[in-house]
Amino acid sequence: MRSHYCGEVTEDLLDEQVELSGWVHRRRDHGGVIFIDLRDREGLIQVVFDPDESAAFQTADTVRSEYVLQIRGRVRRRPAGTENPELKTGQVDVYGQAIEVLNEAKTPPFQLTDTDVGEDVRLRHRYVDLRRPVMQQRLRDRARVTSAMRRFLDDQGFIDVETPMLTRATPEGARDFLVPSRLHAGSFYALPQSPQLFKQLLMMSGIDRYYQIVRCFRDEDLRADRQPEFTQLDIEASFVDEDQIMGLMEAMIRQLFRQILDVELPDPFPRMRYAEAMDRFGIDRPDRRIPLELVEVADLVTDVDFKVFAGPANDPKGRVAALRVPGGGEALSRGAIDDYTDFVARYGAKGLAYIKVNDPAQGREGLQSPILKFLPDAAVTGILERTGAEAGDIVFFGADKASVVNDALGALRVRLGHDMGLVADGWYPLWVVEFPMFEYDEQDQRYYSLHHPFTAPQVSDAASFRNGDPEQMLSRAYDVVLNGTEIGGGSMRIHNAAMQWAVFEALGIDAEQAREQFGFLLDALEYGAPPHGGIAFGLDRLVMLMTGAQSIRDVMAFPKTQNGSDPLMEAPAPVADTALQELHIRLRRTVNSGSE
RNA sequence: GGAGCGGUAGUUCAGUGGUUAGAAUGCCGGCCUGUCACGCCGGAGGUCGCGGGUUCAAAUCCCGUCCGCUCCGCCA
Repeated sequence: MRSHYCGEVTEDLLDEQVELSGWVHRRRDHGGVIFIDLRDREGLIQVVFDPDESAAFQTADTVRSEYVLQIRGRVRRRPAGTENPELKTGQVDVYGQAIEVLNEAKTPPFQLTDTDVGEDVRLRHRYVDLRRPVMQQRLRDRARVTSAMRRFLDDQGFIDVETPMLTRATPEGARDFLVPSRLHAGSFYALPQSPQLFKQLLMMSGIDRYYQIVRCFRDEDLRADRQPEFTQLDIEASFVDEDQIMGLMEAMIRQLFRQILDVELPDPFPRMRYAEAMDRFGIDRPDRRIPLELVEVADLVTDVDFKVFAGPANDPKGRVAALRVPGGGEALSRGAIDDYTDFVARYGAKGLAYIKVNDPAQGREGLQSPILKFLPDAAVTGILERTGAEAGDIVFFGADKASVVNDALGALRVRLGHDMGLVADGWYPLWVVEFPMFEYDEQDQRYYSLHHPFTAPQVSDAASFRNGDPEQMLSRAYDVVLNGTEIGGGSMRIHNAAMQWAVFEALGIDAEQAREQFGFLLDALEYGAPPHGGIAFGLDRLVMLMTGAQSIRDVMAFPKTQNGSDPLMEAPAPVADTALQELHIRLRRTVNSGSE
């Protein structure tokens, strides 16, 4: 049926007979001669039909876009002057001698060469969308990435072990997807949010080095980089410490970039403490392509009459920070500043104070700002000195609870970086380390794990853990950040039952709950659990970055829309009453399915 | 749960109260022997997302609703 891929027909095959199969990419009918660009996954080749080959010519006259053809012909050098340097196969064409229509095709819902087709249309006809070379390339790059990962990990002695998809709901963390049990009336499986506990159990099972490229499920609202089902590269190892894991993992990422993109990443990856990341960038996944940084100025405004600044400056949970934007005083209009004010409001900021710096040498006269009149000279000069403001700059301020300032200015920093064209080219990987163990939830009046409840604290014995201040306690967790996207995260785990009990206690999980929900883990920890730790990478996000895609939907073959539905399969869908009965389920309300 | 943007021809879009709703591209027909975004001529193609309201008159204004995208919350 086929002797070569279309995209492989080059001068090497001159004068040879070839058989090709593929789709009609374009047809150009000149009356006396018909050109068909035949496309398969490897590329395009031009096939020429001439009236001398009467039967083939007549068939070629009837074919249309996306018809599936098999053709036979001879590879010829193109006449001088008609070569197409745009095509890999552009030095030759195929003189078509026979053509068979393997299948006709309706006119496609969109042109494959269009680049800005609506995503709903693309998803509904995904099988057409995926024929586009850019989508083919992304899927192939993804396959190369997973293949390279497997090669690396296999070489390092990691063992690929599958873990269950039907498992148990977990109380902490994301909302679970539930699967009703037919055999256990009223009970439910949950799809795994990640194989976290299974991989720890595998360490206790003596597997020593585990990995899995595994689907994970979280029933939360979607984003450009979040899907209800997504893929992790999940890894765990025993008898190692965090430096060994980080060292091995960054070696893997370096090899990946070398092999797939021919890019050399730094060795080692830089590391930054969580606290420093928050101070300087307002976020735990700083994008180091952007040179702007937050600067703390609370100590300069503790005594000013301006309550907007003085309040947070004197509040232990408050923060007053400045963000200097070089050239921003000249570049940003009043309207642009208003837009940024609206932008930071999304993160809870009540306003966006600023000082335009026209000429710092002139003191107050050289400045322009609605808040200038509230600030004494000492504060103003202190701010200008500390931020290093120069003529033409603008300095923005955030003053509020630290979390609001960090969210707002952290996001503004990224936004301004893009708007002002300050984003550097290239790849900036970064380890973020020394995360807090816990964060306090005001609403629930309790602590939650920043990572997860199995993360080891930096203190090594349960007694000193219990004596510690949960606010100050640090964990042995680490995240990998690439260009402002968290691509992976992990930690050393608790491998000692007493410590695990103590952490549950700190989280307000009482003994009965702990037994009921995590009894198996607590037991396993008492049967000889080795020290262990690991990491999980978000494969979709990593491939998105590596391929330059704007959303992880573009690196998944069949993604869901923002409301979690699949326009192609039309999932989710109602099921028959009999199916519900078998599952011991009655709907609370008759739901209008719209499918009747 | 909330905010913003969008929904008009197959597709991408224009059309801010008043003629028969347009353009590009695609599609169909005709012509064309070297094009490759082929060209030229002609043609077909519309539930202006859906429902209600205001008005002499609604794609256009108002209310509701559905769908898509981006973001906040959420996502250990």
